[in-house]
Amino acid sequence: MTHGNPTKLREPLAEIAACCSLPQALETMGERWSFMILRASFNGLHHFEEFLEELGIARNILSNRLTRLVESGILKRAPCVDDRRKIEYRLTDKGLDLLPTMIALRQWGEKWESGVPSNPVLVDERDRRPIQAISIRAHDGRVLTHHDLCWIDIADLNAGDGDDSDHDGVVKRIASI
Amino acid sequence: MTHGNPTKLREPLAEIAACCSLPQALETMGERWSFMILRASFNGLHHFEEFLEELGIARNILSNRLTRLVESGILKRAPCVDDRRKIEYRLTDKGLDLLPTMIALRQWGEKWESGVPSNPVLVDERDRRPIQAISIRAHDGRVLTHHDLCWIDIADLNAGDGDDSDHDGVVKRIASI
DNA sequence: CAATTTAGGTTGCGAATCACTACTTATAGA
DNA sequence: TCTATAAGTAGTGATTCGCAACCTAAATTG
Repeated sequence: MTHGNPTKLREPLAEIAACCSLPQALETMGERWSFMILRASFNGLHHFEEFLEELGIARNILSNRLTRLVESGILKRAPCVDDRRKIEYRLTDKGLDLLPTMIALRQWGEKWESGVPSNPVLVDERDRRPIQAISIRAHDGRVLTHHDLCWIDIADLNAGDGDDSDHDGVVKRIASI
Repeated sequence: MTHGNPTKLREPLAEIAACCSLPQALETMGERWSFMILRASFNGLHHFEEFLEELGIARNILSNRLTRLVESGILKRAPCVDDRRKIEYRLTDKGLDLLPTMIALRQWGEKWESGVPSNPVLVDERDRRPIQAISIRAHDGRVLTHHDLCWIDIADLNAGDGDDSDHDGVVKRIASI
C-alpha cells in the first residue's frame, strides 16, 4: 500500500480524522485541480504538456500538483523509454480506485448542475449500455438513502445477530431534513 | 431543480464542461471546506457556531462558504422559529444527493490514506451490517472497473441492440495502466 | 557539428484567498 | 437594564494562484 506522508492536520480536524478518513482524503484530492488532473489521467493523458493544454492550468501549479499527486501515491512518475525528455505520469492502483468517487461527482453534476445530458455517455463496454447511477448499498445489495444509515461502534458490529435489545453502540444517526 | 448560478469557467475548462459536468460540480464542491461542511451537515449540525467549533474554520471563511453553498442550492438557510437569533442550515435534496460521492471519497481515504479502520462504522440501520464499498455497476448490476468502461455518443446509444458491427460512436476508451 | 525545437520544469510578480483577531448587530434571558 | 449568544463583518498578514519569462536537458534539423 503506497502511502503518502500522513499529512498533519489542524487541531479540530485531527480529532475528526481519528474516526473519519474524509479529512485525510481531502488533503490531497480536495485541492483545486486534483480531480481535473485525475480525470485527464483516466482519459489517457500522461504528459506534462498534455495536461497543460487540456486543462489550461498554470505551469507552476501543474508542476506542484503533479508532484503532490505523486507524493501521495495517486500518480507515478516514470521517464519515457523512447524519448528521454519525456516523463510519464500514470495512475497507480490508489489513483485508479478514485474512479467511483469521480464518477459519482460527475453524475451529481450532470443531474444538478450543468443540465447537459453529458453527450458522450459512459457505458459498459460489454453491452454498450449506460452505467447505473452510483449509489449506496447494503450488504445484500439494497439501495440505501441517508434515512437508512447510522453509525455503530466497531465492537458492536457482530453482536447484533438475533439481538433485539437496543444497542448502546449506536453513535450517531445520519439524518437531516 | 434549484440551480446555482451557472458559474463562468475559464476557457479550456468550458470546453470540457460542454461534455462533462465534473468541472461544474467542482466549482462548488471542489472548494476547500465544502465537503467538510457537507459532512457536518449530514451529521446533524445546523448552525453557524456548531460548524465553527466542529471544523475550526475561520469565521469569515465559514460565512463565505455557507453563502456559496446556499447560493448553489446545496444548503438552504432558514431563520429558527423558536429562537430568532439562530439560522438553520439544512441540506437540500441537491445536497443530500452528494452522499454517495462523500462516502465514496471517505471509503477511498479509509482504504488508502488513514489506515484507520474508521471506528464508528457506517451501517444499514435495518440489519446493522456495514454498507458495501461504493462501486460502478452496469445496468444489470455487474461491478465494473475502468477496464470495462468506454464512452459512446448519445446518438449511438440505442443503435447497439443486436448489432455486432464496430461502432463509429466510440469516442474514447477510458483506460490507463 | 551547430542551431532550433521540445519537454518539463523554476522564478518572480501582482492578485486572490486564507487564517486570525477584533468589532457589530440583533435577539434572548436574568 | 445588563449580559450572553448567534451570526455575521472588517482589518491585517501569510499562502496560494495565475501569468509570463526564463532555464536545462534531450531530441531534431540542416
